[in-house]
Amino acid sequence: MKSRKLYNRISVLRKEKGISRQELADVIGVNFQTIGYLEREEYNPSLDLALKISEYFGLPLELIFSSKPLKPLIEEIVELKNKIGGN
Amino acid sequence: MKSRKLYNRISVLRKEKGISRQELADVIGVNFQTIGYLEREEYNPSLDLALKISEYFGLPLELIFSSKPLKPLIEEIVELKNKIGGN
DNA sequence: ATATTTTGTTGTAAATTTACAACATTTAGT
DNA sequence: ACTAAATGTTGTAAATTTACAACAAAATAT
Repeated sequence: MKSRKLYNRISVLRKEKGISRQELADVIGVNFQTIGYLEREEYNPSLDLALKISEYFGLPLELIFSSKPLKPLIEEIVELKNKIGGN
Repeated sequence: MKSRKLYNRISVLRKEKGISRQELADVIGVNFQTIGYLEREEYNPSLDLALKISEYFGLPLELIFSSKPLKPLIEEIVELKNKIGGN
């Protein structure tokens, strides 16, 4: 199966947590360069690795990984606010 | 990375839709034996394949794939009904 | 400014997933 | 019961992911 290009928010989430690739790699149990490859979207993770990452961040997988380009988080927020109505 | 054993509900969902492995494989663009391997949980899918499957079923990925054993759907329903209260 | 940490890049090997074929077994339909 | 379709099993090859090393470039801290 030719695999599609996938998109992810690993680097943003990692920076918001203020941890390095090395630290993230350690807690997940993976080589730190693997995190680099994923952040640069040079290849796609296995489902197992993707699940480990979403478990680490405590977020649903679809908020981190997508087959469609991911908007910046700030844009997501604006859209959600608009959808909910004037607050 | 030694990959964990993952669990999935592909065979139940596929049967509820009443399609064969071959048909599912075709729409997803994968060999029909690959579906067999996944249903028997002999190996884990790539994230891309997992996403394709969840897109096909129109369900969040976590409802189909999990790192922890998945309960039968009927049990999930009972638990949800209990959580919501007497209906 | 310079030292240290972090990230990017390239290459290769190992591990895992996917494809594919051939055949056995099971299930479903008639 | 018989036939056809679906599933399971085994083996091998191809593709992709992950590990790892070595070094360059960039960012951060002091």
